[in-house]
Amino acid sequence: MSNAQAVKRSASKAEGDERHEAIYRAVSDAIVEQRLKPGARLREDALADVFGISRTGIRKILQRLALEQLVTLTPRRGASVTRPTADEAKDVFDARQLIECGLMPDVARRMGEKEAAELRDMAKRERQALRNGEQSLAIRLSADFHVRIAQLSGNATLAAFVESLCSRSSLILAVYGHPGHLGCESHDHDDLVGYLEAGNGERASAFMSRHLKAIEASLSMVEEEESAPDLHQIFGG
Amino acid sequence: MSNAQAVKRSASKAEGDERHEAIYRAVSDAIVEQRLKPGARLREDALADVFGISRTGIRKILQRLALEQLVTLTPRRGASVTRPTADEAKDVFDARQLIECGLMPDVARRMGEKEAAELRDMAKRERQALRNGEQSLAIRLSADFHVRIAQLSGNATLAAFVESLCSRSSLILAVYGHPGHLGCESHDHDDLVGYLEAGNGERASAFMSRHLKAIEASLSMVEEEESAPDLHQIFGG
DNA sequence: TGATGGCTCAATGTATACAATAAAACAAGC
DNA sequence: GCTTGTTTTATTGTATACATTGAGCCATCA
Repeated sequence: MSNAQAVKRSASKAEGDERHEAIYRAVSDAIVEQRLKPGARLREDALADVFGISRTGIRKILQRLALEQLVTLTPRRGASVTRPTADEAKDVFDARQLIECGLMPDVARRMGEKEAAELRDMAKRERQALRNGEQSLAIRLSADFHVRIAQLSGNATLAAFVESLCSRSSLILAVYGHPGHLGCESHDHDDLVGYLEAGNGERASAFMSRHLKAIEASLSMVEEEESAPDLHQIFGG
Repeated sequence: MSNAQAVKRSASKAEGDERHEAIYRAVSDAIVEQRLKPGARLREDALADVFGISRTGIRKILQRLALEQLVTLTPRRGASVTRPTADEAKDVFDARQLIECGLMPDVARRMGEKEAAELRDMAKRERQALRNGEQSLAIRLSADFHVRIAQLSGNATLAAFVESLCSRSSLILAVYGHPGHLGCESHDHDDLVGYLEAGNGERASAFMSRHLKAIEASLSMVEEEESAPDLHQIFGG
């Protein structure tokens, strides 16, 4: 069942680089799909065991994930899946507003039939996943949809930013989202493709803005305070 | 003269983390200030010698720089300072247009006397550096100015993006810029602070747009083809 | 019974040793 | 004399061993 086995097997012939890349994506996907929940500890030994490489390679991967803010590296304490704060959540969604909406005119200009069909297919698979209760898959397809659109802008740098922001958004949804309630059968993504295919960048931008605002508004932004130590912080500070 | 010595000395008492951070900044600064030119090879042994730590730490730092696109990591060939392509240059400046201009309204709203004074001081030091012929210092101060403004927006995520983009811009200027001709005594930065302090986000945004366009327009976008192998590529492709 | 002190253990930080590979130097042949 | 094949060397890739440190546990004492 675990795809770690698949990675391990295919690694025997693959070059080291692809192996590392595969492991990186396995961990990254597990985080984005919320199979690894925020706060989960990622021990180097354990990961090294699971994937069949030494801690050296694992550390490299953890550092990369840390730079993308998907895992938090606490000195001498190791790695854990990042638990985004409310402030970070706001930053991420504000950044998505600015970048993704700003990209819409470019995307609309470069959108062709083939691209529109690909996007519609992604949106369709996302809806199917939601209907089938495959939440992990739906989360990942939703993120992929946004990333793919950003890539169609032709700006690889901004697309990479969007990819990072979408990954972090999944984490945010895991912490602050209502379980089961995400996007929920909405046809937002289909509508968006329509505006883009019509070459209407302005309208697509406005729609994307509403779309992102709707997602953000569906979150319940209550920072769960830590279990006990508030007294220490109050008097210590 | 070399600040590597300073890093090495101060490291004896500092904790490992700060040491690594200092080394990272030393290398990063050297790249941004164009003391390490695009294409320069960065051998692990050599860096390990210079900074007095083992290759393990150096590799960590190089990987971080690679994710920021400041160095390029070629498998089995090692690290070298990234030589941006013309396409990448366009992406970077387009991204700066979108993000930095989009940030202006927020910055204008949050700008106070203290912040304005700080920015004016940075702009002043930049002009002085230019007048004194201290090109390296001027480049770095100019990048710092843009980064500081982005930080004033209050969005740490977008500020980090801008920081990365500004570093890459320095690299782009090193490759495609006319030597000696950068910003050149212009008072753009001072003017920008004026608009921001007046709370005029719209005007600041338009001005930033022109400012960035001017920088980009000053570049000569000629991709120097590689020394010999064009024949092979022509017939091989 | 609860808290504090020391002790043990587990997990990370760092360096180094070894293996693999690509570049370079050199030699041989056309 | 230039090209091509081989050997050598230099440099990176990987794993592992050792040092360091934070956390959990237990015993002791109030």
